[in-house]
Parts: sequence; structure tokens; C-alpha cells
Amino acid sequence: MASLRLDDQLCFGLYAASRAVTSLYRVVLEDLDLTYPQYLVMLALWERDHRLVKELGAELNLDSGTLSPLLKRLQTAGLVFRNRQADDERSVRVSLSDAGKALRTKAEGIPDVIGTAMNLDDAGVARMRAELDRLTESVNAYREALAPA
Amino acid sequence: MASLRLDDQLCFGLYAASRAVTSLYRVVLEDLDLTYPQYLVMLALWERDHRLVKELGAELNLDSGTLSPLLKRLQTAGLVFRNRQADDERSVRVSLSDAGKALRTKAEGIPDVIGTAMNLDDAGVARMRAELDRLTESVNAYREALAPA
DNA sequence: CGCAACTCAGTTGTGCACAACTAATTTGAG
DNA sequence: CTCAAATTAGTTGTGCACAACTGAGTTGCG
Repeated sequence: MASLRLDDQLCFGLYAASRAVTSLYRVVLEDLDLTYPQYLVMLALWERDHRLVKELGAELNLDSGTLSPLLKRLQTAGLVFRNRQADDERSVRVSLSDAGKALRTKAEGIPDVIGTAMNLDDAGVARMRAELDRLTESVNAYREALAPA
Repeated sequence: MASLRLDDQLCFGLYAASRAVTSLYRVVLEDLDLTYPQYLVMLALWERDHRLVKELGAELNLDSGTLSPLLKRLQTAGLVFRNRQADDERSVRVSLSDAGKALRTKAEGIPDVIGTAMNLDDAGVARMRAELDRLTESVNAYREALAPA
């Protein structure tokens, strides 16, 4: 039987944990002049370059209202450029500049720093990640049913 | 050995889960005309009324830069009022209005809805909550050491 | 073909999160 | 007692998250 007590609620724990992690990233990413969402976009591009805005949005679950200004800032910072597709003028392809590619080296140590801070072994990380993914999917499915897109 | 792959990272799972939950709350809270952070403040006040802004900040880990405008909106909505303390003119005490107290009834069913959406039994919730709290504390301690307040 | 429905990126407006700052007040060391 | 340091709430500015919308471009049905 769930209550209205703040302490009982998983959602608050999630909210607090997410903000704590973001705030650690803020410190760690200061050196790269990136925010955490910008870092996520760079991660996606380091994994696979030359992506459409739509593809980035699908991977990160972000819409153009968030991505467009963010990408514009990354472009201003000289890390990416954007080109309208010739074959479909609606689409925009995002590519890493040399500076954007080079930044990867500076980012190489970050996952270990975060891992250390979390104080979890690989198995713990994998298990928690799996639980969170399951939670996300379950919650999204429920919301979808409540308020169809 | 941590990598820069998006899929491996616990932090992204956390970020995605937190946003999924918030987005479910958006639907559920529509009826109460509250945002999720506003709901958290109301939860805190339903538990204990007549709190100082400082106390709310400590419980929710939010500073006055976030709380002041949020509380102003709750006041405009007629749910709370704010009074400077007589014995310490720096402090402001936040109290529920009758409408604010009454809103609790409408909120009563929310935790169960969220619980259902998460599809976790009580034990699962408790375990996950404990893990998240441990993670938050560990990460905050690390950040504190890296960048002392 | 013609055009209505859809797709994609971008814009606008609201609210949160947070750093950096201000202003008013209180506290406490000397 | 005095005044410098600390405390408290609020303000300002930046960036994210997201709903609602716009406008350009594409698709496909009749």
C-alpha cells in the first residue's frame, strides 16, 4: 500500500540520484566545456558519426525542441557541423568536426571516474542498468496507454 | 573497464528512467495542475506543514534559486502562503492554504498509479530505493571531495 | 497529375536546475 | 558594543525538457 510519504517513494530516489549524477558530470565535464546532455550527444556521435537529428532524437529520447538549440550550441563551439540532406531537404545530418573528434581523447577517462564515484562493480552496474531499463520501459508503456501520443 | 559506449552507461539509464517517470507524473498531475517538483513540495508540506524555505530546500535538495519562483507559483495558484518569520526576518515560513490541504485528497491515489506503472512489488521498490539512495550518497560524497562546496 | 496527409527541423513559451550574485538580517569574535 | 562574517531568501542568466506550433519538403492516394 503506497503512501504519500516522500521517503517511501521510488520516484524521489530516482530524481535525487539523477540530479546527483548530473551534478558530478558538471564537475567532470567542466574541463571539456560540455553540459551533460551535450556530452550524451557527443557520445552518440563518437559511436557513429554523421547522424540525422531524427536518429539522435530516437537514441536519446529527445525531440527537436531540445536538440535543435543544443546542436546549435555544439556547432558554435566548433564541435559539429550540420548539413541539410540533398536527397531529403527536410533532414539535417550532424557530423563531428576535427575538434569534435579530438575531444574524444579528453573524454576517455570519464566513464572510469563516474564508475569509481558510483562505487559499484561491473556486475552491480549491469544489474542496476537492467532494472532501470525495465522500469523505463514499463513506465513508458503505462503512460502510452494512459495518454496515447 | 568502462567504455564510452552509451549503452554501457548506468548514468544514461538513470537519466532515461528519471525522465520517463517525470513524464508519467506529467500526465497524472495534469488533473491537480501541478508539475512534478511542485508535487514534491506539496508532499513535503502534507507531511509537515509550516516549513521554512530552508527546510524544504534541505529535504528536496533544492536551492532558493529553484524554490523561490516555484513557491511563488504555488502561492499564485492559491495552494500555499508565505510569511516572513517575526523572530528572524531572514526566514520565510511556507504554510498550506485550505485549498492546498484539500488537494491532498485528490493526490491520494497517485502513489498507487505510479506503483502500478512501475510494475514492481513492495520489496522491489524498497530494494531499488535503497540502491538509489546508496548511489546518490556515494556520488555526492565523491563530488564533494572533487569540488568542495 | 494534384493535393491532402505526413515528416522533419526549428521556434516559442513555460518551468525546472543551478551558478553567481544581491539585499536584508543575524551572529559572534574581539 | 561593533562590525565583519555568516545566513536566508530572492534575482539574474544559462541551458535543458517539453508542449504546441510553424514552415518547408515529401509521399501517396484518387
